[in-house]
Amino acid sequence: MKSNFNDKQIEILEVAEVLFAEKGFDGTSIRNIAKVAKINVAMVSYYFGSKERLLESLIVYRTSDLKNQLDNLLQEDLEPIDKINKLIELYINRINSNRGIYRILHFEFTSKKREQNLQAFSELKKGNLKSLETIIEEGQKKGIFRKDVIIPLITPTILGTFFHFHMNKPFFENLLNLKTEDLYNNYIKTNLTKHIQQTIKALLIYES
Amino acid sequence: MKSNFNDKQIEILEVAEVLFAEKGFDGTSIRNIAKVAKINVAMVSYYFGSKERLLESLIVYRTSDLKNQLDNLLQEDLEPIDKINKLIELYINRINSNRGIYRILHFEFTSKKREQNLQAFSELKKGNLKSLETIIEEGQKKGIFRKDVIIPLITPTILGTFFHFHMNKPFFENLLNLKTEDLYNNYIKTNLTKHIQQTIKALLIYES
DNA sequence: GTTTAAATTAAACGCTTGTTTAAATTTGTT
DNA sequence: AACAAATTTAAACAAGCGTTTAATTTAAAC
Repeated sequence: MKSNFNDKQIEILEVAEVLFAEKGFDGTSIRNIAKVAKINVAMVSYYFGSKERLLESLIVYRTSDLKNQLDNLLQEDLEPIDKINKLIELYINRINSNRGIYRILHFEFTSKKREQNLQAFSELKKGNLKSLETIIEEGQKKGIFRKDVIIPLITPTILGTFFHFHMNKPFFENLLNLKTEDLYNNYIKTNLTKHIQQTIKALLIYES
Repeated sequence: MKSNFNDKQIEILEVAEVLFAEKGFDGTSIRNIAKVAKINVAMVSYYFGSKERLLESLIVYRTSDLKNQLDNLLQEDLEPIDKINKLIELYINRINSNRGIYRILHFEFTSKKREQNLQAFSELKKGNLKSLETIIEEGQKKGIFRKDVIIPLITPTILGTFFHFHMNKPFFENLLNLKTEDLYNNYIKTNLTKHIQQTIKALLIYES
């Protein structure tokens, strides 16, 4: 799939991604972006029209292939619980290696200010939920999963756990002695992912 | 406990809380606050020194009594699982009725920009974690809770689930048909709280 | 009622913001 | 080489920013 953006645009988008993630949309100025990207301030307006539309472009640029990944997972020949585990791993991996944009989505698209641009993002979330539903209902039919779980609340538990951990990065770095970026990333890939998988598995299977 | 802020300051703090929560710290101007609070722009500098210190004051103003509530819970005569359930209820209730400040904490204190002011907030989090640890270790000694859970990751699951739900409010309002503010709040108080309690209980008790 | 301190105001400060303009430069096409 | 289109530039724009100033009003103390 070819991108709709040229090299120059992509350069700007990736600088903007880093800065937006670091300092927020409002906390980042176009001059700031221009300086880091070593371009003239006018280039952002020239290529994207406005700062707001730069943000929109960034989201399109980064979220366009998640749906495919999920569809592929759905069609794999796996037990429901393994599909769930893979889905969790996919989510964490993907968000973790695209931290910038997801942090931006998390931050900017929850305030009332930007509800208009919310449409495309909302559709993405609805699709993701549908995929999760399909897997869980499959497990329920097989009698493996309990039936009194509230499916739409499982995504908040998966993503919320990750985000809350990551949003409090300095705190957990200190608490868990994750002195280097590698140690931190490794902790997410192993311990945090396992914790979330363990949590969701227990929730889906445990009978009180 | 008497507050260190006079009536006028509290008035300003509460307006700032609403606006910061709505539009972020950078997205809110002092003139904005002044207009809503019907005061002169200079009053913020007069009473708080600067915009940054207004934020600090706001956090002190809102988080000063959480520690006491937790200590009281610890000393109640309850089974560990009931303490956990009560702790979850306490968290959700408290955060839900102080949405503004927690949204601000969630948003503003995760960026590297404000790591200096992070100290007091970090101490608060460490204290909360200690309380949770005490309860869980009690349950483990009694043989009720499994011992291979990663305790510091439980808070992210509790709070993360709530936050992720609440940060995607428009999405879930639409998905779950929560047309009024009452319906939304009620859903949090009942279904969401129950989901989190059910999740943590399963995680703590389920044996694979 | 006068004096002193606190609270409030309007105005201005210098600086940064997002965006536009119009000129200069580079690139591609014939 | 000459032309046209696309790109890049520096400069300017009006508007908003956080903060300070100095004058004025209000409140408290005597």
